[in-house]
Amino acid sequence: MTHARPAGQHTVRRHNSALVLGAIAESPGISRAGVAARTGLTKATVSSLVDRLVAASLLTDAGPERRDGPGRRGTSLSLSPRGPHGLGVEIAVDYVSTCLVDLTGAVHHHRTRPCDNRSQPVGRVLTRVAKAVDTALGDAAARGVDVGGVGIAVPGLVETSSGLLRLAPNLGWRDVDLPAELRRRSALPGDGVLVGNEANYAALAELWAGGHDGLRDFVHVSGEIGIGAGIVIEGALFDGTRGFGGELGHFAVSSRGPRCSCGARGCLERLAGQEAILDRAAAPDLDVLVERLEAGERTATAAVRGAADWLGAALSSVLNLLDVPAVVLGGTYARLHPWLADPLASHLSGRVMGAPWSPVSVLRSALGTEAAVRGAAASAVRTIIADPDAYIAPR
Amino acid sequence: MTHARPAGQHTVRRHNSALVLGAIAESPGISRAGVAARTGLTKATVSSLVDRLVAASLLTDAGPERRDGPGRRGTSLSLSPRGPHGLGVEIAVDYVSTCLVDLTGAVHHHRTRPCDNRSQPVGRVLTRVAKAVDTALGDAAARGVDVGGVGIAVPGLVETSSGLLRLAPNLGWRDVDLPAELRRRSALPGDGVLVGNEANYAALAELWAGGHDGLRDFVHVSGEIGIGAGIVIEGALFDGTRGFGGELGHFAVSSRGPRCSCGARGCLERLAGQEAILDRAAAPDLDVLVERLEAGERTATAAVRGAADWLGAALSSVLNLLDVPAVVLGGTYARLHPWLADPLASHLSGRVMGAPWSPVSVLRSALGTEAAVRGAAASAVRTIIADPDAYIAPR
DNA sequence: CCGATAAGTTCAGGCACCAAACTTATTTCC
DNA sequence: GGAAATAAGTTTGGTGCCTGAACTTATCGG
Repeated sequence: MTHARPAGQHTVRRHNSALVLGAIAESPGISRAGVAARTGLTKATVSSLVDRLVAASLLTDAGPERRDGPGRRGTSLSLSPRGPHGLGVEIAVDYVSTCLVDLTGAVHHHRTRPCDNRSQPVGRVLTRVAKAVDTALGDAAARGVDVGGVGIAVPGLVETSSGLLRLAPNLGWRDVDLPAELRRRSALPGDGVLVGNEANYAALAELWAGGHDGLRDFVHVSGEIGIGAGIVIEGALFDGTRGFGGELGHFAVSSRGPRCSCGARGCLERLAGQEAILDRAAAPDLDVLVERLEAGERTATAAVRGAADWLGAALSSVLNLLDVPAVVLGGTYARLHPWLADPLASHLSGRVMGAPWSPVSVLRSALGTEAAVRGAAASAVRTIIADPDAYIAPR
Repeated sequence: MTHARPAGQHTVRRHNSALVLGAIAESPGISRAGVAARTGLTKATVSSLVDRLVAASLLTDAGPERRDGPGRRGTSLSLSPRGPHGLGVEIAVDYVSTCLVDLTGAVHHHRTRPCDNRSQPVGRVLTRVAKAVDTALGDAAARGVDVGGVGIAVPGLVETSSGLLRLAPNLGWRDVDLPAELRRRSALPGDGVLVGNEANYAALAELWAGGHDGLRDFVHVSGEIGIGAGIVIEGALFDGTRGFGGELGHFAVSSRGPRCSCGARGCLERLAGQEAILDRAAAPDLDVLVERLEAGERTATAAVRGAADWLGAALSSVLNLLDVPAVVLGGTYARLHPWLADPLASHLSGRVMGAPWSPVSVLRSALGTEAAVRGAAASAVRTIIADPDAYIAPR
């Protein structure tokens, strides 16, 4: 009820266009008649809507359907791979990456440029990002496809209302208007540019491409330098009032413990973050740690088990609060999944109130470090699928 | 996109009816022209929709508007106090209460029946509840008003999808279908019966009647025997996937601490619940504790400050996760607000990442123990306001 | 008492959906 | 090989709801 808009016939068309496109996205190759049956619209209406979507090159009318039995064959409908693409951009601490995704979710042009963004002034980093954006846009142009939207993933707090990057502690940035800055330095479009937190985008990538068959409610935990959480509920990202949600790293999990950069003590990040685990296992890096875990070394397994306990304490609280039935481990934790999952799961099933009705599952992220860029690109594309008229109308 | 329905003209009318009714609910006494300006609909459309809503006795066409300057006066529109009412029922551990609320939110017939529901078999309690329901329905009938919806508040986990009360630990109940059981024993209507958690309903009551001027995002913490939280975001209740959300009592706030009934250690409930505070202050009950606090006694203030620290640890985590800018203290904590608020606020402002952009406020619940029933009744009424056509159409 | 201003109503027009009849394509069976 | 059966997709007429503009009603200022 924030400020709802009045509805008219155009609203109906808009809603139904999205409904039709969504049905086709969920079951590619479906016929007009199939869409009508699935959506509850009449065949006449579906035909009219599909024509519009085909004209806007969001759909393609591939050949006839294969089916047994009598009757005319329908024409298979699918999202058009020649329709608008989504561009994903990730500004991480030690790299900049871009990727281009079509409506079906297929990835073209994925490219990562390692570089140290921490030690550079903001302007210099933005110039580098702008160059990456222009390269990707050039690629799309060469391919002859339209870029219908852009998603930018950053490791920091992004205010949903303004799109401003409010704070990126690990980059040392504050109050940066990324779309404006990049428009000044590149051919970034003025419309359809999204900015979001990398952990949130990674969670969305997991939702759309993770292959955890139909899982629509989970908490995605990505442990890198910090610990971020992306909360997905009923297939939608939950990011709080201003978009600052999901800050799991500073969960107060103990009253003591080392002092954190945020000023407090007992933050999860300090107790179960990558650095803490490596320290306690006395391992120089993750690869060595994994080797030692595979060899079954005592100190290594104990360190991971300790982290599992702290993580379990934090996540049990999260699950009790949000009533979410699954945890997906990403980032560093994805690699540690074989050793983390069982102790974590047993910790959670003991402490989560809803567990008796549906046990908590602890899954492993299927995507690697690409998750965030891909989520950003896919978000841009999903925006079009969720409201095709917004894309069609201005043209 | 769970399974969206197709839209047609009726959808448009439905949406706009809600829009008009909502505008009038937000600013009672507004004229048709005013509604048109606020909603963006034309005067013609507003007139037509208002006529329908008046015919359904959801709106009243009170006398002319008062205003300076030239021009015809509009007719004041308000929610009709003779329209459908909402019935609230609360089944607590030591009482059953009912209340009747009209569309404007005014409370008629509030009644509380003390009784010990813990020591009685389910059937006996339900019979008592049924009697209370029938009395309230009789009251509504005597008044000549329609009961358009019923909300039932219970201290337990309610599954949103089925409406089943899955578990009420303090009542010792499990898997009870309250609407069905009560329909068997009373004149409870078959349609429009909601079941929900008392903490969630209390939070909603606070949202609608709490008078925290326009506050639409907060966590309502009600400390009684357990500790429950109601999360309100953008004016809507957030209760997780299955409706089990908001379980704050078993937040893992320490790795040690006394063993809890849930089997774990370090649950917030055991460390900062009413019982824990009284124990540490060596006070026999809440009244005595408050007296001692007012007298400034050391043990009493220390006990409350200790609870504030534990609460702060849990709530800072919640606020980081959900990005909500305010905490409302209800139940026991409302009485302790003068002593809890400051330490809690300073704790939170230190640990919440978003605090620099909008300081966290710690408010006191304006409603007493009535909050839950009133929230339940108001929910029933709000359901009608949010979708008047669903109420009008079947008639 | 008239002109200006604003609220509320009436009515033709358009748009999107629906139902039903119709056309087209394919299989099945004689 | 041809007719009946079945199913996909299109065409057409009808209905509901919103809009814009003209119109009626009510009130104030001079």
